[in-house]
Amino acid sequence: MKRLNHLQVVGTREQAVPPGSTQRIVESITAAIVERRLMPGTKLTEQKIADIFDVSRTIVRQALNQLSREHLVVLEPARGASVAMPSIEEARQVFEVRAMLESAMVRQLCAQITDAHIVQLRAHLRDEKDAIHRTDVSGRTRLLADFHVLLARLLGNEVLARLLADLLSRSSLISLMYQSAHSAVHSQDEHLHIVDALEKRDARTAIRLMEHHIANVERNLRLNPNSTDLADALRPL
Amino acid sequence: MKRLNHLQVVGTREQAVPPGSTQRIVESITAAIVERRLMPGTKLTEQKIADIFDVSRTIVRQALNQLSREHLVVLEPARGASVAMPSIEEARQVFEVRAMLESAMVRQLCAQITDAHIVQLRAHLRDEKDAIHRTDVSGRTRLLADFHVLLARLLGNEVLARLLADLLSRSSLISLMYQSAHSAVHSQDEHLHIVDALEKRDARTAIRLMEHHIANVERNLRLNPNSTDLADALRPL
DNA sequence: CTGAAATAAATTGTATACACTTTGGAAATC
DNA sequence: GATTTCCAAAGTGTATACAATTTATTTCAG
Repeated sequence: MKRLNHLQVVGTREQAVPPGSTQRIVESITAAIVERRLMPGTKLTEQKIADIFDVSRTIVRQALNQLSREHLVVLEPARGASVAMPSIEEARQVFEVRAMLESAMVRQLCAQITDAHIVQLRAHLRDEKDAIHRTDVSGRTRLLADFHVLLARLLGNEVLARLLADLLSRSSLISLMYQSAHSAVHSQDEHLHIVDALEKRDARTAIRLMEHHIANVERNLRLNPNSTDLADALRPL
Repeated sequence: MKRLNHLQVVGTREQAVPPGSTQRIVESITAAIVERRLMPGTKLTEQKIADIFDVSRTIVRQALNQLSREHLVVLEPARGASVAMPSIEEARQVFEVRAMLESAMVRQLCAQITDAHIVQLRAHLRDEKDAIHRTDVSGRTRLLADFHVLLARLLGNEVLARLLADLLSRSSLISLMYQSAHSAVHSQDEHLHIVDALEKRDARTAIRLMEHHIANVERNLRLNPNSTDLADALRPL
């Protein structure tokens, strides 16, 4: 597994987590997956990861357990961990749940959003645009996902925010697995229109735009079961 | 912590999980919490649990980690685990998310529910009624929660079902923590009316009933911040 | 040369050992 | 007598050891 060496590059984005070595590994691997340095299906051997981060397998196992509960890696009994390969059906279900949650979220938000919130959203849109212009791929991916989490935070619902964050990291994995053709520019533009609708407190439009946005992301996945699966299955040979 | 001894009674409901000793412990503790044998705030000492289940602390730690991700126990660094004490604010957020998810779920379901599904739901309602009549408290609690998960399953969305299952075990903890006054009979009756609306494919009514049902459960919590918190805080002294 | 069987290497699952932190209480001080 | 300091018991966090399983390699029969 030569590909695992990419993990060595991982420790770039440092966090304020001095004692939590487990959390550090979770975040490193998460970043590596979302930023496409670890491809779906890659085997994650405990000892190799332990060597890279200079900790014991105990810590690595904790991290892999947590990642499996976030559905980013799969744990097969006695066979170890590997980067998850979400099925097409699972992708469908994730986007369906997102549509349910996020349309309800936007509806609610129209009723209680403040001008200060709008300012926050505008600032976020600016960050997204900057990242896209700088062709900062990893930052771009993160910011486009954070937009949705930010909406949940503005509702003052941390439970919802956590839930959405999970669904969004799964969405990221799905997008890279099925090589989404949905451009970042397009997504960013859709975010902009959603904020416009929120600013006008136009619930009906905001909901429609959000549902279309999520449907667009899903529709642009290259999930042709015949060609894609076959190609993927043959490539390793 | 004499109360921990109640765990010895736990291993009643056996599952088909021969090699998964971790899962066995998770389910035992979950059942103990939901069935009110372990009260919120109870300290869960690793070694004591390990002795009870005759495994090493390694296994217990895995189980406690999983439970903390399900928000049934809280893990304080270097201080160990204890049964979670969800705050009133957290309760509000959980019910808000449930309302979002479940109203969308019921709407969708009206469009695609089959007669076979209705039969399944009627059978479940019968089970609920039976458990209530037999005053089977633990079975009753489980069945009333499973009703909501069953709806998700009928939608064919396992992702949604898992998410809801999590929210429902948190709801159970919240209900027992704030001593819900919402009777099981009342809940069961509301379930019945929801199924009636689903059978008629009356989306508007089904959604309204579901939202009322969830709101009722929340409204009937005894969450008077002054009296309840004080009483709880004083009882151990 | 192909394919099955046996063997060796690598990897995972669980238990145990040990260092460090917290907790409860005794001894000492004010 | 109340408060602080110190010490011992208990408990958690991480590393390591070892058994059990899987995976890779070699050997041998056909």
